[in-house]
Amino acid sequence: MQSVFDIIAEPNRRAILGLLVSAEQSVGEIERHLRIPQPAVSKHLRVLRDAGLVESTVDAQRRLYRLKPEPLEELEAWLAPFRRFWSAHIDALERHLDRMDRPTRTKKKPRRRR
Amino acid sequence: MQSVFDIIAEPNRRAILGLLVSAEQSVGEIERHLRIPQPAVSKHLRVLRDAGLVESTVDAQRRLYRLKPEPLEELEAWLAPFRRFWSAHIDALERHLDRMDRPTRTKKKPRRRR
DNA sequence: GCGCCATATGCCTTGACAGGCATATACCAG
DNA sequence: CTGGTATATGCCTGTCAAGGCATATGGCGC
Repeated sequence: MQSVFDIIAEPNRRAILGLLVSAEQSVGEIERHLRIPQPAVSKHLRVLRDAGLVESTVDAQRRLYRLKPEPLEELEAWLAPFRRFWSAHIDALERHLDRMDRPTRTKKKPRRRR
Repeated sequence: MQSVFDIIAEPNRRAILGLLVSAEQSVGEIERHLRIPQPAVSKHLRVLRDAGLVESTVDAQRRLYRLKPEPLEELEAWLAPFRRFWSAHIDALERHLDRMDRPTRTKKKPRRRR
């Protein structure tokens, strides 16, 4: 359970991240929204925190979790080379591949993002 | 093992897909490039094919596998909502969230529920 | 036909991990 | 302090998938 790919393979964890996109949430709120038993929520949050995908601040007895999506950039980066395949015409993808599956070797210069 | 998230959780499968980005490959070529035992390669390719991520054509005794990245769009779509977070300033992410994530949120007031 | 090459599949073992449940910790109000 | 609330953790169990290995399938050349 190291890579972000393993982390987001779990549907409940994806749901939690999805919830946190709009706003930070307490454990109880997550529990109620997703109808996941509280220990399970805490465990998933533990995994997400260890992976740096969320962080928590203390609010009385509650812990408020918020998104820290930087690790998802690894996913973004991995996905990038594939994006050019469907970016144009998805329906024509197959014949497109048949036709030119490897003459257009465009430069692989990694985009520097800021 | 249905969702594309599970499929790409496996490092060898990601490597295979990465190989196929540049050109179609036979099983043997994949085996040699990635140094994965042949049965393992075939099994991963089976999973990828069932998920619609690759397709194969017959070339004599060989099977040439090529990429069919449409299912990765699901990944792309899931990732989209998070992209806005890091697209601007990752370093300023935290204060950004602090500022506008939740206007209605009570700061330290212990909310009694029910 | 026979052997050879390339790929697929079946069986088995092992390890990881999610879920359930009980319990621990921590904090608050009175 | 007491009781109640919020969250975390530990243990156990079932499941499921990856890896290893042997073997099956199928096309090729002779």
